[in-house]
Amino acid sequence: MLQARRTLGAYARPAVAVDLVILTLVDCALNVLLVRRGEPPFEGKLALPGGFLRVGDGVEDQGEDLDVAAARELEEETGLGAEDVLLEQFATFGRPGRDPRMRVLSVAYYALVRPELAQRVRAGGDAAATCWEPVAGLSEGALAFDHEDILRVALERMRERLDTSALAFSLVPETFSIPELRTVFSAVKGEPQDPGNFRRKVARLIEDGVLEKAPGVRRTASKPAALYRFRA
Amino acid sequence: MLQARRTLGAYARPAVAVDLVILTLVDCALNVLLVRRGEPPFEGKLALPGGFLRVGDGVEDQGEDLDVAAARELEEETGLGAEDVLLEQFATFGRPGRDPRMRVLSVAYYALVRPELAQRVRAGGDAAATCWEPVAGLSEGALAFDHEDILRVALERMRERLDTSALAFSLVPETFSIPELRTVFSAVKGEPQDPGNFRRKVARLIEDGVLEKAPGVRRTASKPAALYRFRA
DNA sequence: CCAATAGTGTCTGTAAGACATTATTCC
DNA sequence: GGAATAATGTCTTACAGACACTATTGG
Repeated sequence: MLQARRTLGAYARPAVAVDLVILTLVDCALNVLLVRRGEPPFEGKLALPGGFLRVGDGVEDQGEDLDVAAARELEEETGLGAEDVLLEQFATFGRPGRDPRMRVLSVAYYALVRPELAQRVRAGGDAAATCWEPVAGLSEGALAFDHEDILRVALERMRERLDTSALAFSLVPETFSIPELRTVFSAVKGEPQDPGNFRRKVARLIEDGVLEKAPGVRRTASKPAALYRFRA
Repeated sequence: MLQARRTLGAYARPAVAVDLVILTLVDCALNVLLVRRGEPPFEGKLALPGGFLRVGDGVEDQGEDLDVAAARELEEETGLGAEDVLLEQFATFGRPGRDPRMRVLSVAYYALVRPELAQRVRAGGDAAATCWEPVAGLSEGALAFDHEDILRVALERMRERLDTSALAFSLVPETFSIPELRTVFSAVKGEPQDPGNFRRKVARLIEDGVLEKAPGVRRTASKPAALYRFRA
């Protein structure tokens, strides 16, 4: 109590960043948006996009919300608005020494981008150093700071939530075929999904009204597939 | 990039607190450890225990890790060490205005305390204003700041993880009966669990080697129950 | 003995996994 | 026609929920 009063302004404060694990599907593989660092520390290494939280100067203006900061960073890096992208906070990283310059906390979000929007990203990004990289192809030590940890935890959380949330529908086009949705599950879980069994699972979602049929078909190299849409 | 350099020291930083949702089982009901505030803001209201993260002054000393801060707060409030308690970060709260004095981010942890340890808490706590309160009995607006949100999110996360993690074993004694474990599930899920079906679920854990039989029995008002122990 | 509850057994519906089969398109 | 794959069907096993029943203790 008393300690709280002393602490109020006296103690040092950490810098707080918001970092994004922006994911999409490219050729049936999970890709993450990375930025090539142009300055120390970790100059030349790849890093997750992110930036510092804007904090106001006083009582009247306390600055921006965490979710707003995440949406702002997303827009700056990709040109995409939060209405098109699933953006969810999943953990906060604060190990001392994770940034050699100073104490930095990173509030981490994952952002799931539909494949058709992902193509536009390069144009929208402010940095020419921005690129999509396959998650599976990242070698140990390729990322700056503790960003490998952040990426790993993001994927763990997504795997936990894949079957119990609407997360997967944010990685397919607005209208999608069942095989397309299956590639999302295969990519996130890291193992192929049986076509027949997966279809049955989705069929239950349709019966329950979670999905509905959409007009048109998806043309591929073989038999076209019917399209569906996520409801509400 | 350039912006990052400018941000490095120039922008205002938020204060960062670590708040704890410390839970235990009292009479088959989930209870949370709360502190009566003795000063504004929210004077007289109940609040989650917590404190500010210790941040070093420079590059050499960057201060304590988030998990260490959580463990330190736990020890200060309860006298319990982190080795006896399941302590997990679950979310970070940072809405502007959540603390009227200044911008404060709260990194939130839940801490699950075995019932037999919970009894010792009053002695260990540094504040006489510390008390266990039944979660279900908390009326709207009883908690300070946004601590009702924090508590709600903690319970949501725990419900998600109850069936897929070892979380429940941290809310029973080291050796426990199946009915005792059942009360944990009932309390967290908020609905009674069928004794027969629950027993079958636990029987599978025993077959799989997750649990093992422990010596002795738990004596109650009726037929005594066999005891089990969590392995590894 | 009686109340209470630990512990067992049964039945049903649902879902997952493995896998075979048919149907429809592109080339 | 043939390759590819969408779409359907079958069989088995596992698990959840509802519920009846038996066993063993304290009072």
